[in-house]
Amino acid sequence: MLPVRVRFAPSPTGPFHIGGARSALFNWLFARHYGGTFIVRIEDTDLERSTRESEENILNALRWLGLNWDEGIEVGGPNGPYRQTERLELYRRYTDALLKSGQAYRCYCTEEELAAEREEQLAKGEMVRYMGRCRDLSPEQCAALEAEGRKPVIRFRVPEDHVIRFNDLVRGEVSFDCGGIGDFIIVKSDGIPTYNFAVVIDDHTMSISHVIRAEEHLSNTPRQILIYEALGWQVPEFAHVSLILGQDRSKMSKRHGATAIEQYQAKGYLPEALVNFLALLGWSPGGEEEVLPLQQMVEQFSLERVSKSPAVFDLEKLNWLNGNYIRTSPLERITDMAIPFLEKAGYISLPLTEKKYEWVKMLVALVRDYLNCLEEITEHAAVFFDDKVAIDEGEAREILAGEKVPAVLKALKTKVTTGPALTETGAKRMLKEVGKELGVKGKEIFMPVRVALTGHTHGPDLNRVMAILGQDGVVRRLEQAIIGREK
RNA sequence: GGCCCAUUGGUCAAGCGGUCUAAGACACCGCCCUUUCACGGCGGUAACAUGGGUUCGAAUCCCAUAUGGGUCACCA
Repeated sequence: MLPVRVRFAPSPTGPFHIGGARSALFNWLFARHYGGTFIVRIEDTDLERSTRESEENILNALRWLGLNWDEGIEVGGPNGPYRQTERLELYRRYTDALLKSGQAYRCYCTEEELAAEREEQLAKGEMVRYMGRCRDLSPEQCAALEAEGRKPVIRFRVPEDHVIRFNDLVRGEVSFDCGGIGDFIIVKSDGIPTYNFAVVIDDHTMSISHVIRAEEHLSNTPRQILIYEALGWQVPEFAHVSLILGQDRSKMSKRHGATAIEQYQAKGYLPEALVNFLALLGWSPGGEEEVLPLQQMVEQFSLERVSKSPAVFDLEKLNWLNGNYIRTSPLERITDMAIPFLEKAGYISLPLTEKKYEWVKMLVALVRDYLNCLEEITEHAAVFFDDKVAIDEGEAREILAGEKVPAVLKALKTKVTTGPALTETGAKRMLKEVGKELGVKGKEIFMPVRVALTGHTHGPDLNRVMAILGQDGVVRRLEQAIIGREK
């Protein structure tokens, strides 16, 4: 078997999409599984829409996800440059060769003429394709057209009566009839090659062994194979991965919600959770365990286990996975990730003192069970940053209106005021003593205290809540509740 | 519309002719844990698109139909 060389070749025309990330991931997993090479190349032949900014975004997202590449843009390698607009000279060579051999020709049709042809075909229900008007122009005709000021495009002469077959590594045997493919453009009138042409030259000159990409490229494959054949090159293996769909089962796009990787990053999703989720979308591990560290995915990955049918993006499952990683990752890491969100909410200001950091860590440890993503920490932490407690409507107010409540709160306030700095065990002890002294049992003491301190009837462990609030915080909130009662 | 691809529970999916009275995960429901909630544990509801073949036997193979998707650019 040839050495495995795969590539991810995004066009830098917008934010880095979920679908692109999955393609990159599958290529990466494939390369790592077989000890091959993972290459990143930039396909920026669309001069209008390509920007360096989105190229940067994509590369950053790739790095954030942990998908490092061995060769390509920024890291270099023997087959560079890795940006298509920097390889124009190379494409020109092959264009000339095809022109010389008659496998390509110049076409002078205007966009208007092409559009008219297209509409006619569409109206007749035929396959839309170029009918070959300029196929057999003589040099004299070309010169005349050019004298008119028409700038030609270069089209590939598609052989008639030819069927392209290939064995797709995920879809199996696929075939296309060339009769349905018109002579397609390989070089635009501005001299820039089109995707279908450049991709073949790049993949070949970079010795790509397997082209793993999204299914939307399936119908481009016969065109590309035609070019490989015309140039006498060996055709690589293809693997077309099915698309990611939105809830309505159409190709996932912005209207389905967050589709850019950086949006998930900004909401506080962990890269490994996203990677794990993306891997599960269209691929299934052999065993029953679905929460998999990267290394295990590398070991288990194979194209044979990649699904042929499209997958609906399920945010609930991503949330579950991410929550899972939030709960099981080292506390310090989660704390560090949570800090920017707390800062942005105005709850803390940086830099943190050692003591304050430890305090934030306690807080994070307390609320992380509740989180789908780090962004949500602000809503769960809010109650610790404002001594003016807003009491929930309904049940919470009823609880606070209980007959024994003032006595309980006052007794606790006294205990906390006179006691040492609050700790989890200290709080627990005080609560117990208050209960004993007043002859009040369980719920009647815990619930009013919880409501007085947090405003809610539900929430994390009360002892730890008290420890985090600290002596002052607890006292202020108890006072406030007592005053509220007396009014 | 032409061409291409797909079709197992609400979602992701295992299954590659008998071991399928069809796994697992998310979601949902119930129970347990917890003087709350969440986490966690245990259990439950829920699926082979339809119709024809092939075969002793089909979720698995073939053909239609239906449904969904992709693609038909001087975009990639």
